[in-house]
Amino acid sequence: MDLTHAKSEGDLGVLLPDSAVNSPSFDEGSSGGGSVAGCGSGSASGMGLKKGPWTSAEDAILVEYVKNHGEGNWNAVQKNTGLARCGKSCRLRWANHLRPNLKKGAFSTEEEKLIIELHAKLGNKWARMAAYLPGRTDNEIKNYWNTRLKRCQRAGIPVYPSNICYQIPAEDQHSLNEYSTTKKRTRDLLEESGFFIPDLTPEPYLSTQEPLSYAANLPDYPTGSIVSPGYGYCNYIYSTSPNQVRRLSLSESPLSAMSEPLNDGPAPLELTDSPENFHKVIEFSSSNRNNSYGTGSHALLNGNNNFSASEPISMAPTKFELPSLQDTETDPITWLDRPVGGHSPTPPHDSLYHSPAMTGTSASSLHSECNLSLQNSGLLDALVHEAQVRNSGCRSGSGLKSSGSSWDLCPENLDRSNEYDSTAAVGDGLLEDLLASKEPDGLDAMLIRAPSPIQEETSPNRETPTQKPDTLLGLDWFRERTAKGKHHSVVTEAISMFLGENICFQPKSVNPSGSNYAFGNTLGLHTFSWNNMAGTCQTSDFP
DNA sequence: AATTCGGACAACCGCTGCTAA
DNA sequence: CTTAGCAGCGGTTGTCCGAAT
Repeated sequence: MDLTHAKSEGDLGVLLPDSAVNSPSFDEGSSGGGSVAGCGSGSASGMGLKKGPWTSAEDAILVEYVKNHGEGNWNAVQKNTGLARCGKSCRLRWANHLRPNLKKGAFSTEEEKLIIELHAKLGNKWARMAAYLPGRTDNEIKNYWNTRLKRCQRAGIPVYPSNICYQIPAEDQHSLNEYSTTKKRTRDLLEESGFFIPDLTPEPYLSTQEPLSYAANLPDYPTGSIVSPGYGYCNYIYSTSPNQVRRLSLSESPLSAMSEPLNDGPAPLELTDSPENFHKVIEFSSSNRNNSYGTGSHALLNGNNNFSASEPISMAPTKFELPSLQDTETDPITWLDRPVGGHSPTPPHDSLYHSPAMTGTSASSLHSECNLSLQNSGLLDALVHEAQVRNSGCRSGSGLKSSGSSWDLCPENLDRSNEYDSTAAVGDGLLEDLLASKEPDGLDAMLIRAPSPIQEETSPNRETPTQKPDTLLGLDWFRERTAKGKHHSVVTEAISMFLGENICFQPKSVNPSGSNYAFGNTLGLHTFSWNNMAGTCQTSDFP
């Protein structure tokens, strides 16, 4: 139980503050700016507080205190018990090691799967993930994930199997349900906060049949993962973490995001801001198709890409309105509970976050949103969409599983919102039907009716490249060239390089109905299951 | 046997959000 | 409304240990 290092275990002399002060592990407050163990800056109680591993005696003191006073008010621990630990440290120790019902030991296979599932859904929201794993702490999960990440990086494989989300075993579903009822649902929290949480692809998440496309479901988009060697193309390109949404919602103008990079990061698509780099991405993607690993991870950046998931994505796509599928705050279980067509009663604060299927919006406002959205969102949505549209005619039954939600913002299409409500409808076959219809223009008609500004000012001919959503891209690189009067074919050309011709679409059905439209497939990335996910979840499989 | 390397784990640190004064 | 304190979260670092070389 007590995981304190043996070295510390024997060091009971530090139990009492007096002796503890003499311990070399004490923070004298002289280094690191005087803040003790990250505890309250300038706190008087921080003087002479101990750092480092906890001893069993310290644990006993803390346990006794919590037993008598309950959790919380951690700063009072030091005052009341003389324990030379700051409240922060006490809380951490309690939460991670001392509180009852903690499950120790290695993660079970089911837990591992669940973690991956949850990470795919929630990103680096360790605490949230921990809520779904009884007896596990956020720290444990975080450590596990980081270790796994490193392992995958070393092995040159993606951290996600493309279909993990629809392979959650029944017991995990039960677990999810169980926990979702014990906590205030994050969805509710978000909605109360004014976030619109679209009802998107609930089924795929837990269904054993429907794939969940990371393309639109994954929360944080790691810029680096676009080109992270060895991890395949990151096939989800949206940024919808709550923080990001908040940040985005503060943007003054939707267009501002297009004209300048958000935050301090690189310019939008900086990593692929040239045809050469686009091509590299494709090569990278293509090369990774062959190893049966579909996708990269938005978490990969946590590794060696100097990316912090907590940082807002610097790419213009932060303006993506993809609300949703990723819906990072949504309790996965609630997806199952929510009927198709259910909508948040709370109006969104920012139309940018509107779901395409939002109801209760006037046609005019929808149209406005449509234009707005098309103007300002979906840089990569557009890319993806472009690829999907391009390939819709030749590969019925592939692509467009989940990312449609961000595109179909046009009134004409919204008219169908009742049936096409959210991407749940996608999973129900609407898009499949469209694709199966083999109407060359089916997707175009459905998804991109509303002209982008550039479209309007150029040719109305749908057959021209200018009609493509690439006009939404907003890449500096694109802008430069378009501003210089170059034809939009340049843009399309880049898209071709990015998504295009050298990708061989190979629809690969996973579910019996053959409707695996995961975005990975859209990009020609193979689907693979846990069974063929070599070593990504089983340590023993790794070299 | 010694060294190296990677995994696992624990803890620290900085930041953010909430809340009460 | 402002501000300080607190709790919590996520990123990072440090340490230990076992396996491999």
